[in-house]
Formats: sequence, C-alpha cells, structure tokens
Amino acid sequence: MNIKKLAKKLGLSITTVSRGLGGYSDVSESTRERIIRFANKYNYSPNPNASNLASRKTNTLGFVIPLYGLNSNRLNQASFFEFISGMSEKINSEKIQFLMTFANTIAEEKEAYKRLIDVQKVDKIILHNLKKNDSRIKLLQDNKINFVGWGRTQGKINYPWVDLDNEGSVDLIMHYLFEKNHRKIAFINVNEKYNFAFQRKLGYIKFLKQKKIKINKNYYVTVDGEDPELNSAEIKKLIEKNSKLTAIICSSEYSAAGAIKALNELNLKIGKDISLITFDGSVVNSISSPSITAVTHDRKQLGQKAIELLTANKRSKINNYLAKPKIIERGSVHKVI
Amino acid sequence: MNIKKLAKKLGLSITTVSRGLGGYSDVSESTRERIIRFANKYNYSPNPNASNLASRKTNTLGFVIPLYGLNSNRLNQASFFEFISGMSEKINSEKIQFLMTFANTIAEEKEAYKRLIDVQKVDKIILHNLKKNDSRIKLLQDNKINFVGWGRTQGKINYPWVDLDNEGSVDLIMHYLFEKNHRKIAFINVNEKYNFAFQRKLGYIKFLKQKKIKINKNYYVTVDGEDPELNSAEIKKLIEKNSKLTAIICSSEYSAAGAIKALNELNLKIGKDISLITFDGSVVNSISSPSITAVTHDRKQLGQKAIELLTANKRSKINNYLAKPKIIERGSVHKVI
DNA sequence: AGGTTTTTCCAAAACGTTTTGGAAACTAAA
DNA sequence: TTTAGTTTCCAAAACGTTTTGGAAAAACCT
Repeated sequence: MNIKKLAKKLGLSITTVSRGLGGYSDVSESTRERIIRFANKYNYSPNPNASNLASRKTNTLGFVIPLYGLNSNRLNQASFFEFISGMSEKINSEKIQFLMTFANTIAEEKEAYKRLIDVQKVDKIILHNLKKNDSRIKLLQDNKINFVGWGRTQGKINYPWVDLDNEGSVDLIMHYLFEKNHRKIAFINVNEKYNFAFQRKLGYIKFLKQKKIKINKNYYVTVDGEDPELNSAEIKKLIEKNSKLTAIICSSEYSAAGAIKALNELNLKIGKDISLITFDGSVVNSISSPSITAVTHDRKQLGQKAIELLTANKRSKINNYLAKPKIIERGSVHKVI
Repeated sequence: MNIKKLAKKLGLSITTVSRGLGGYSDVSESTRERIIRFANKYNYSPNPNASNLASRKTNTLGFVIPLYGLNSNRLNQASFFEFISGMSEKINSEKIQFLMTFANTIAEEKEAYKRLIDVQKVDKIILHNLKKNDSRIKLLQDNKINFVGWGRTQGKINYPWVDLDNEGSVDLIMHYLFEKNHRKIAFINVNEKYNFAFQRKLGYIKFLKQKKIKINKNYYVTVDGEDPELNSAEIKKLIEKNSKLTAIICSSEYSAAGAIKALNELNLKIGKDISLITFDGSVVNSISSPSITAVTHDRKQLGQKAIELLTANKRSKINNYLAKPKIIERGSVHKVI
C-alpha cells in the first residue's frame, strides 16, 4: 500500500492525503477523518525513506554511548539499558530512526557528536553524560539540532532536559538515615566533574548544615569507576580510619560493590554493625547478601520523557522533567540504639 | 554535495558515477578510480534515503532485546552491551540503519520479529536468545530475510551464526580443574531449554566420560535467574548433600553469586576449602573476595563478526564463527593435594 | 574491410513522498 | 448582486538515488 493507491481509493489527490495525514489545516476535518480511517483500514504508513527525502529531513535520533570513565564499568551499563528501552518504545511509535554510536574515549565522544551532525546528519540528539560545563550544548545549539539533555549542567543556559533528582535523593536518604538515629554518615561519591555527583554532594552538605551536624571531611570521598580493586581499597581505608561511622551512602553501584567487599574483609556485618545504602543497586543487589537498600529512579520513564520532550511542541512551556526518587528497603540499614 | 554535482565535476553521467561507486563491471577500472578519488575529495556519500528508495531496499538491521527470562536479570544485560558495541562499529562503517526493539515476554518477542518483517520492513536481522528448537529461523528463511544467529540451535538447519564455544569452554574448565587434581566437580547450569546451556552440559558429560570418571547426578543442577534467593538456597542444598565436592562450575554470574552466598553461609573458604569458577563473572568479581576465576569470551568481537557475516558475500563458504574461550585466573581455584 | 563481440558509457524512468503555488467553491460583507 | 475573503482541494515539481534498455566505441575475428 502506498499513498497513490490510498488516494485513488479515497477519490482524493495525493496532496490532500499527505496533508490530511500531516495534520495541515487546509484539509477539512471530515475528510481528514475519512483519510485516517482509510489509512488504518489499509494499514498504510508513509515510506520513511520517501518521506525523509521529500521533506529534506533525516528524522534520525543520534545517541552516543560512552564506554570510558564511569561507563566503562559494567555495573553502570545496566542503567543505560532501562533508559534506552524507555526511549525505544517512544521512538518506535514516533517512527524515528535511532542511530547509536559508542565512544571509547572522551576524544572519541566529542568526535562522535560532530560526526553525527556533519556526516550522519541526525536532526535529533539525546545528549548525556553531562559535565559541569559542557561544550556540547553550544555545539548542538549552533547547529540548530533538536536535542534533549539527560542530565543538567551548571550555568544559566536554558535547554530541555530530563534528570534524576540528585539533591533530593540524597536529602531523602539523609532523612531516612537520620530517623534511624544515624549521625555519622559517610558519603562515597563519584568524581565531581560529573554534575550529578556535584549535586549529590550539595544535598549531603545542605542536610548536615540544616541539622546543624558538624561536617567531617573524612567522611566524604570520591572514587572513579576505573579500577574496582582501587576503589575497594580506598573505601576500606575510609572505614578503618573512621571507626565511629554507622552508615555509608554510595553514589554508584560500583562503589557499593567496593564497599561490600571492604566490609566483608573487615568482618563488619552489613545491616547490623554498619548500614549501607546505595544509588540504584539493582545489579549489586542481586548478588549481595543481605540485599542492599537503595534509592532508585524510574529510568525507563526517564527515557520516555526524554523522547516526549524531544518531539513536543516547540511552544510548550515545560521543557524538563525531574524524576522522583524512591527508597527501596532491603535490610542493609539498621536502627542505631 | 550530491551525485549530480559530482557527476558534473567528473564530466560523467549520473549513471556512471552511481555504477562506478556501486562496483559494477560496466565501468572501466580507470574511471572507477577517478570517481572514487573525486568522491573522497568532495566528501560525497550517497543519501541513504534516496538510495533506499530507488533500490527498494530498507538496508535496516533489526535487533530484538528480550527483557524476560535470563535477560530479565540485569547481570546479563551488561554482556549485551559488549555485543552491541561490537555490532555498532561495523554497522556504522557499513552505513546500515539499526532498529532496536525490546520485548518483555516471549509473546512480545515473537510479535516483535513479525513486526520487524511485516511492518518495519527490515531486511537484516541478528537473531539471538536461541532456543533448542527455534521457530524463528524458519520465519526468517521463509521471508527471505538476511540474518545471522547469535547462538546455535539443534537440528540440521543450515544458517549463518556466531557463538560462544560452549562445549569447548566447559572442556577447558574441566581440563584446568583436572590438572589441579579436582575429581569431584559440580556443575550449576541454567535452564537447558537454552541451547547454550545444553551444550555446556554436553561438554561436562563428555569430559567425565573421556576421563572415565563416574558421573554423579547429584553434582549437576540447573537454576533459573529469576529469584536469587532461591538459587542460593538450591546451591546450598547441593553443597551440603555432597560434602566431598572440591570444585563448583557456575554457568552464569547469578548462580556464581548464589554459590558465593551459600559458601559463605556454610563457612567454606573459596579458593581454600573449595574452588569456584564461573562463566563471565566480571560483575560478581567486583564484590567478591577472593576474586572469582572465570572463563570469558570476547563478546565485542562476536558482535563484529556477526555483522561481517551478515554483509559477507553470499558465495562465501564460511558462514559461522566460534569465539575462543579464555580462562582468567583470579585465585578462587585451589590445587587439591 | 566488414562483421561480430565486448567494453564503456548514458538518457530516462522509477521509487514514494512533501511542498509550492495556485484554483475552485463557498461564505461574508458591501 | 457584486466583491473580498476564506476554506478546501489539487497538478506538478522536487528530493537524490538506482536501474533499465540501449547506443557508441573499441577490440577482436575472418
């Protein structure tokens, strides 16, 4: 079935069918309905190649997956999956082509975005892995690419984004721990060059200040995901040096993994001697005993929202979405008495 | 830059440029070289939409990712990433479009393949998650879709595939354990409906027969990945009942996790009292101490090979690729004295 | 030399859409 | 009743390729 045959069946011109389906105002409501009814009946949908060719659009969404830094760690990759699966649903229903690229270094990543724009001619991008100050935003804006960021950056640039509520998540965790009488709480963050990590630190500091708890600098440490052994060793040192700690917050699954390993080696029972709570943790959780209490976000929905924003009407005021955090209790947090 | 302008610069017709680039024999070698030189110089590459439209091809690769069964376990999803990243490189260089879909049930999975073929009109597919007897192979062959399987099925159907060397992997492990004087070796497999699991069992049995070791049925058990607690309990039972065991092979990361948990609970030191070796294990390894010795395959390369086979010349004899297994020693296997 | 085959090229049609620039038919205003 | 404006439709051009069906030129035979 193609537009020509459909037009013939309808007794209309090709133009009218095309414009009817396209939602243009120069076709009457009644004939538009008839067109749509026929299109469904004969299972017609426009050939994307012809459509893109004629409209001079690529209608392709570019997505670069970094495989270095935080994302070189396989623990983090699972969270991508959810996001992508959320995107994927919406992409299919919007008939957008999906172009995925992998980058092994930061240089490759930058190159990948340029290539997407210049060579592969994508006209939509989901930008992610945002740094504190991210030059890619300007690159995309200069090239007039329709994009949505997965994550926020610092500064006053206005652009559409979806994100986890990083500050709110830590606040939620801190309240949760505070109610269980924890006062000496360590926070194992990831490198602060990632803006989400910076936001989480902010949440940590703010809560402590608000509750007038003195901030102990020894309780805060950042690790990167490159070498799990190294992470674990560093976390072990932190615990050994601060024997009064009652709880540990991990900003990522791999640091949670490192913490578990360290605690095992120190013979500290999780959920009895010391509490552990982590971001995400669905992977680590499936292999740890006891299971690890975690704060999670619906990443699939985040992916869906990203595509929604991308395809939303330009004049829509709302151009961002903040996912609500949720604590899933699993028994790794005890009450201090 | 488009073909028209390029043809003008070359002083040739559009036809000749197109056919020259397409590798047809009705353009002389010397002019073909000139065409390619100019194409590179002016950075020309054919508009894929126009090309697909004219040639009545979609040039799109379909890929269905199951999110149920084994793959509902997020531990397994990381291994997808490697495969996909391997595919992705080759796909980009071959200028193939990539269409990814997710399926939450086995019904959705089947539906997804039909939709890819009937509605989305992909002309290439990477088939995976193969069952012992897989009806999708016939579906694809009937529809004359160019496909490569990631994994083998039983029976005599000839089709192109890439796969892990499942039998060989177990053989490798068994030799490795045998040399360290292990004779009482348990094998914790996954559900045998997956052909790879069946092949691994075969490797296990064959080795024992070859070495004339009596097969003890109590040493073999299958678990599915749905409930980690249940897995662990089952593995614990197996160990308790068979006190003479000196080594355990795990066919998946989640069963390795279950085994670690069980061994901890039974106060058996891994690498001292009993040996543990697992397939893959890069995640489990990050939280376990000692680290777990594992047999791995290069999955990225597997993805690359899959695309190579897909785009290979039809008359090429070689239509499959078996990845070589490799043991990574990490100290969870001891020598029996 | 003339005939045949092979090599090398090309004009034109086709692929299935969207968009442009009207034109007809109706409606509202004078 | 005419005029101006609005609504509803459409023919034709355009998008950038591939493919078809030759035709000219060159090479090879007698």
